Amino acid sequence: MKSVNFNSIDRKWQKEWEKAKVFEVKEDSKKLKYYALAMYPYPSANGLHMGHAFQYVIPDILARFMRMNGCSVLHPMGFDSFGLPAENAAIKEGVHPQKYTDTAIKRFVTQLRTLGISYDWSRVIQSHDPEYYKWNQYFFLEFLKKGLVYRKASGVNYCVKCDSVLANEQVHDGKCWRHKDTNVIIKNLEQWFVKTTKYAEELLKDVDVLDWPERIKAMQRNWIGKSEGAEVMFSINNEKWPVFTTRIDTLFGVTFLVISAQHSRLGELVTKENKKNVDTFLKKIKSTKQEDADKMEKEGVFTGSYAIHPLTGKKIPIWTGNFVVADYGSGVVMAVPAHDARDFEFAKKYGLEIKQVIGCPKDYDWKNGAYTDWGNLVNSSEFNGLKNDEAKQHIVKALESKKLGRFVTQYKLRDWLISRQRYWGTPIPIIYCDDCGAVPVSGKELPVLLPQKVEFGKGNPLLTNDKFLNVKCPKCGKIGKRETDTMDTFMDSSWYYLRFTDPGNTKRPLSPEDVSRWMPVDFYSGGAEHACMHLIYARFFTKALRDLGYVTISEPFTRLFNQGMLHGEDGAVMSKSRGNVIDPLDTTKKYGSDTLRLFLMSVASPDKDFSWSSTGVESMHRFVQKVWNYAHSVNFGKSSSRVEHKMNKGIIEISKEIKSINYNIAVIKLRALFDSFEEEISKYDFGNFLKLLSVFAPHIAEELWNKFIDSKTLISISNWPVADESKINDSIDKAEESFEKTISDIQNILKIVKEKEGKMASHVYLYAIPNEVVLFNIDALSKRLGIEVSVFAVNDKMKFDPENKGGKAKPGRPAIYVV
RNA sequence: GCGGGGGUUCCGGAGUGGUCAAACGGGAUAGCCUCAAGAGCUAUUGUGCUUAGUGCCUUCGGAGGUUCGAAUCCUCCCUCCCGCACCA
Repeated sequence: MKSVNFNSIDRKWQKEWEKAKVFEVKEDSKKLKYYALAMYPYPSANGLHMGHAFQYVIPDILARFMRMNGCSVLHPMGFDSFGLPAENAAIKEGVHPQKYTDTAIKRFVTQLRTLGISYDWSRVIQSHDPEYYKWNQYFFLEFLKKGLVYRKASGVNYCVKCDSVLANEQVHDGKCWRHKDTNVIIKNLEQWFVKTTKYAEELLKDVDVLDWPERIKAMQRNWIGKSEGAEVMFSINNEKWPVFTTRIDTLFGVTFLVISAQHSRLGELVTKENKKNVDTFLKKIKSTKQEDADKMEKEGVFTGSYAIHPLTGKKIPIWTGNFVVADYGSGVVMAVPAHDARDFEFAKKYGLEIKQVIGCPKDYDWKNGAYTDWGNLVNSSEFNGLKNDEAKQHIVKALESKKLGRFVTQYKLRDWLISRQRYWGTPIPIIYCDDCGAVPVSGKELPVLLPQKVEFGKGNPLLTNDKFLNVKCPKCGKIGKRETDTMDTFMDSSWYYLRFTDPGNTKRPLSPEDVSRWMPVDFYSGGAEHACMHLIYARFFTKALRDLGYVTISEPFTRLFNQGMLHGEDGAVMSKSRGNVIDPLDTTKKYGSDTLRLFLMSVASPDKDFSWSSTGVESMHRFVQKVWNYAHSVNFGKSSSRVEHKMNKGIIEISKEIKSINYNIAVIKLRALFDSFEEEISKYDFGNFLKLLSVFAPHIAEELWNKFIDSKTLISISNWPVADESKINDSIDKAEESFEKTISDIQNILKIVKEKEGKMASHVYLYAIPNEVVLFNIDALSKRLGIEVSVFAVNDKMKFDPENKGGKAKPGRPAIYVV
C-alpha cells in the first residue's frame, strides 16, 4: 500500500477551513448557542507541549460535535500574555517583553493550527494588547467607584524572586506559586485590593449549583473557609478586644488568651518586665525557616497583661504564641485547654490552668488530651446542664445584653491583593498627588499605556521612564506621580471569556447583547491548579459585573472539566531533565495530527491521568491508515442490512459517549463500527461514519468526504448523522453472538478430540434448526476454524449424521459433530 | 488532622446490582502470508476441574454485611494519589 502524506492533507484542510471561515461564528438567532472554551494559555517561548495539545483537543471535539448538531458554536482562543517570564527574559536576554511575547504568540498560533482545532481565529484576545488592558483599567475604576477596589497598608506576601507582592491565593505552603523553592516573606506595604470578601457568602453558596468536579468544588469551599461562631469581647487595659470562637459554649473554661506573635498590636500588651522574653521569642520565630515552622511545636511566652473575662470578671493571663494566625478572626484566641487539643498542649507545656466545663464520660482519660466532643455544661454557673447548642444560644444572649458578644461568621477568604511591582502588566490608572492623594485617571484618558522605553534589571522598570512617571494631577493640575505598580495578571484572565463574545468592541468592554447571547460558558476546560486562583477571581468578577449591570448571569462557567495529567512513557511527569518529553509537533509530523488527536482521546477517560505510549500511537496510526485504505478500495453501492444496523446503532451510542466526554469509549466504538464494515457499503453510510470520525480526525475525514462522498461541501459543517431506528435490528447482534458461541463450542470440542485421540479432526458438521441455517456461513466458519465445515438443517433427511447428534440442536445453538 | 479521588485480570484502562472471567488497547504466544524481515490477517492469553460443547471453581485492595444474585450497594480496615492545613 502506497504511503499517504498525512501532513499535506492536514495542511490542505486547515487552509480550506480558514479560507471558507467555517469556524468563524456569526449571529444566528435561529440556532442554539454553545460556548466551548479552554483556559487561555500563557504564550511561553517554549511553545506548545503535549499537555496543551491534550487540553485543547478535548473542547474541540465537543465544539465540532455541537456545531454539526446545529448549534452556533463559539470556540475562541487567546493569550494570557502579560506576566513574569516575558519580563525575566528581558532582564536575562535583553529582549523587550513586547517582542518576546509577540514572537511567542506567533509560534503558538502556528503550532495550534497544526492540531486542526476549530477555533474562531477572528476573535483572538491578547491581554497585553492596549485595546484589551484598557478595559482592565476601566473595570478597576468602576470597582473603585463602588468601593470594590481600595488601598490599604498591611502586611502582605512578598516573593523575592518575583520581586513583587502576591495575593493569598498565590502563596502555596508558604512558598510562591511560581517559585516553589522561595519562601514568601511578609512586608508592610500600602497596596491595592479587590474586595472579593464582599462576595464570600455568594461564592460559597453557588458552588453547590455548579456542574464542576467535586474536587474543585471542595477546594473552593475550603478556600472560602466559612465558619460560624461568636465574637466575644475581653476587656484588656479598659479596652475591648474581640476574640472569635466556634465554641462559645466553653466560655467558662477560658483560662488564658493567646495573641498571635505576628499581631500588629502585640506591643501594647507586653509589659516592661516581660519585654525581654517576648523579644527573644519573636526573634526565634523569625529565624525559623518556613518548612520547620510547619512542624514546630507550640510555643509562647507570657506578655504580662491580663484580660477580664466578660461573664465571670476573672483576670485571665494573656500569652503570645506561634500557633495563632494573625489574619484570621481577630488574631487573638481564647484558650480552653480542657476542650481544645491545641490549647491543651500549650497549657500542659507551660503549666497553665485546665478547667473542665463540658461533661464527659466518667472513664474519660485526660491523658488522651482535651475532651473535644459534645456534652452538657458543668462549672459554667447558670448555664450548667445545658447542651452545647442550647448553651451557645444562651451564652451569646447573655453577652449580647452586655454588648460583649454576638454570633458572627468568619471566612478564610481574604481580599485580593492586585498590586504588582512589575512592568509587564496592566498599569494601574492612578496618579498620586501631594494635595489630592490617590486620584483616578479619567475614563477618557484610558488606556494608560505601558511605556515601551524602560530599563530592566533595576527595580520596577516603570520608575525609569520620567515621562510616564511624572504627570499632572487630574484634579488640581499640580505635578504628581503615576502609580508604578501594575495589576496582577489574574485580573486579565478574570473576564477574558466575556470579552470573547465581542472582542473588537472599541467603545465598550462588553456589549450586553453579545454577553447575554453567549454567556455562560457551557464547557470550560483547564487544569486543577487554578481551583483557588483564576476560578475564584473569575467567579467574583462575574458577580461584581452583574451588580454593576454589565452581565445578567451570576456564574461564568456552567460546566468545568479538568483534564488529566499527561505523563511520559515511563509514567513520570514529562520533563526535560528526565528526557521523556514528547513534542506534539514531532508526533504530528510523523503520523499526522489525526493520529495524535485520536490517540490522546483514546488512552483513558480524558479526566484521568495517563502515560504516553509510543506503541499506542502506532496502533492508532494503523487504524487511520486502515480507514484510508478501506475508503480507497471499498465498493460504494448498497450497505447490507447488517452494516446498516451497525451504523445506526453506532450513531446513537457514539453520540452519547461524546456528549458525556467519554471520548475513549467513543473511539473504541468507532473502531468497532469500522471493523464491522464489509466489502460493499453505501456512500450514505460511509459518509455518516466519516462524520462520526470527523470530530476526532477532522483532516482525514474531510479528505475522504471530499474525495468519495461530496466534493462540494465540508464535512466539518455538515449535519451530524441522525440514526434511522428502523434500520436497527438487534437480532443481527444476537445472530453474531450465537455464531461466536458456536465457534467457541466447536473449538472446545476440537480441543477435547485432539487430547483424546491425539490428532486434529478434519471435518465439522453443524446441524442447525432450519431457519437458523443462514446464520452459519460455511466459508466464514471454515475460515475462522481452519477446518472444513458442513452445515445442515436438522430436518434435512439427507444430512450426514452417523452419531445422531442432530437432535441436540437448540435455538441459537446448533448441534455439532466432528470427525 | 480535614476534605476530594482511587486500588480491576501481565501492563494501561472500561465497567456502578443479573446479559461479567470482566470491553478496548498494549505486550506475549501460536498459526497463516512471505525467500526473509516488516506490515497485515487469525487464534490464544485466571486457575483447575468436567464433558465431544451452553457447566463448575477461584478472581475485581482486605474482612464482614445486605440481596434470590455484588467488581458494582452498606460497614469497618489497609493502601495510594491530590488539595488544604496550628483557621480557634
